[in-house]
Amino acid sequence: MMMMSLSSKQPFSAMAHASLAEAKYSSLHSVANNNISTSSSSSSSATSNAVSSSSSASSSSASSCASSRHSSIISTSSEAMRRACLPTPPSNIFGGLDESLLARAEALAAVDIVTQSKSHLHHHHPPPHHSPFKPDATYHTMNTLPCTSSSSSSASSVPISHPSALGGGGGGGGGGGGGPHQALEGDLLDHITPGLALGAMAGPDGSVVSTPGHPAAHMAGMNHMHQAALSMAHAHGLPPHMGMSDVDADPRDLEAFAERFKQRRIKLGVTQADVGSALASLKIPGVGSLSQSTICRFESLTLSHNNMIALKPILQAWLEEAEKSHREKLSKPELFNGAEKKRKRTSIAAPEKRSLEAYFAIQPRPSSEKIAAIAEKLDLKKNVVRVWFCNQRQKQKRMKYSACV
DNA sequence: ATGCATGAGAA
DNA sequence: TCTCATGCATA
Repeated sequence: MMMMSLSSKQPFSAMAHASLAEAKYSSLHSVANNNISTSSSSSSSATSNAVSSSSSASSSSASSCASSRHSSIISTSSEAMRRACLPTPPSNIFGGLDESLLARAEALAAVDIVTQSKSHLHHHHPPPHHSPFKPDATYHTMNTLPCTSSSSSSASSVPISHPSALGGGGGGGGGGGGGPHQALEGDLLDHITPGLALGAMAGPDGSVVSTPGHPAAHMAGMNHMHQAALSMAHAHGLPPHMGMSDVDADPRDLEAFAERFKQRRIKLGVTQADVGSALASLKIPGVGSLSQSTICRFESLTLSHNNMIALKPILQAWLEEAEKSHREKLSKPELFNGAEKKRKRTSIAAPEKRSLEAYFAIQPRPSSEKIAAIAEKLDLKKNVVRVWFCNQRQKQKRMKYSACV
């Protein structure tokens, strides 16, 4: 059918001032989602959500990190700032010698592994499945099947004309990566071993089990709020003092809001998934539904600062509506229905993961060739390795942010 | 709650 | 090709 498919989402873009963009929203939004996507029902399993722990970073004083606020304003610099914020790893070396470095990284990883295994006495293989040698088991159904997924691509694209504002921080690939790092091998090694641990955010947990049976099957990519949209987005509830030029929100406020949001949501007996799908019912221009993941990340402050700012007004609007209807005892009809399409998640085994972490510590932004080399050594698909690095970078940024907060 | 993935947009 | 927002699948 026409094109509606999915995309629906670009959330907030225009709300505030953007005159240009208006058109788009109207077309997109919620409607699209529901229809095509196969959808889902949101099931709701209250369990998981409600329980959750308090994750997030709370506490901490804001001041120290510059990174937290700059976001909207200066896109370019942001990356730099972020970096500044963190204890940057030693850096590079990879320059041209992959081999030696790779070898080192591997060696490190290997050592690590050994150590671990000894300590644990051979106790390590978490997943029932993985084979030690070939961790990579990716089979994306989606890829295989043309049908379902197709939609998102073209359709989804939003007609937005975004102004540009935030661009991405890093300035694209090159930007940040460019700088030549120097090599300190000795140092590196030292840092690496201990330093890599990323687990910062991960909590112990494990307790809750919810199986969301949710159906969701929307196609991937429906909702993105693209950067531009984001920036404008929060114009919504903004602070009295600034217009749209710079929007920044106090991390403290975000944190407080996230916490409050979570508590009130739980009180309403609504799951994160429910919140996400209910957003579409708000009919806010440009705003469609969001996933449980995103709601979860919002509550735990594990989204980027910009993203948090953009989402806040929307979630706030939902919360108000929800509490209002709750009072009235009205229920909102939110439905989706689901269909299926399954994508299989690649699972990178612990040993390979350690190696990747070691490589990452040395060079967070390996070139294509290096990625290929790493992929080959670890016997993983190149794309898997590439994506892993991308995700790792994102994770680091988030960690930095939350740390700053 | 988090890992791996997709896709738009920007370099 | 990267970043960023977001999602599906899963632990």
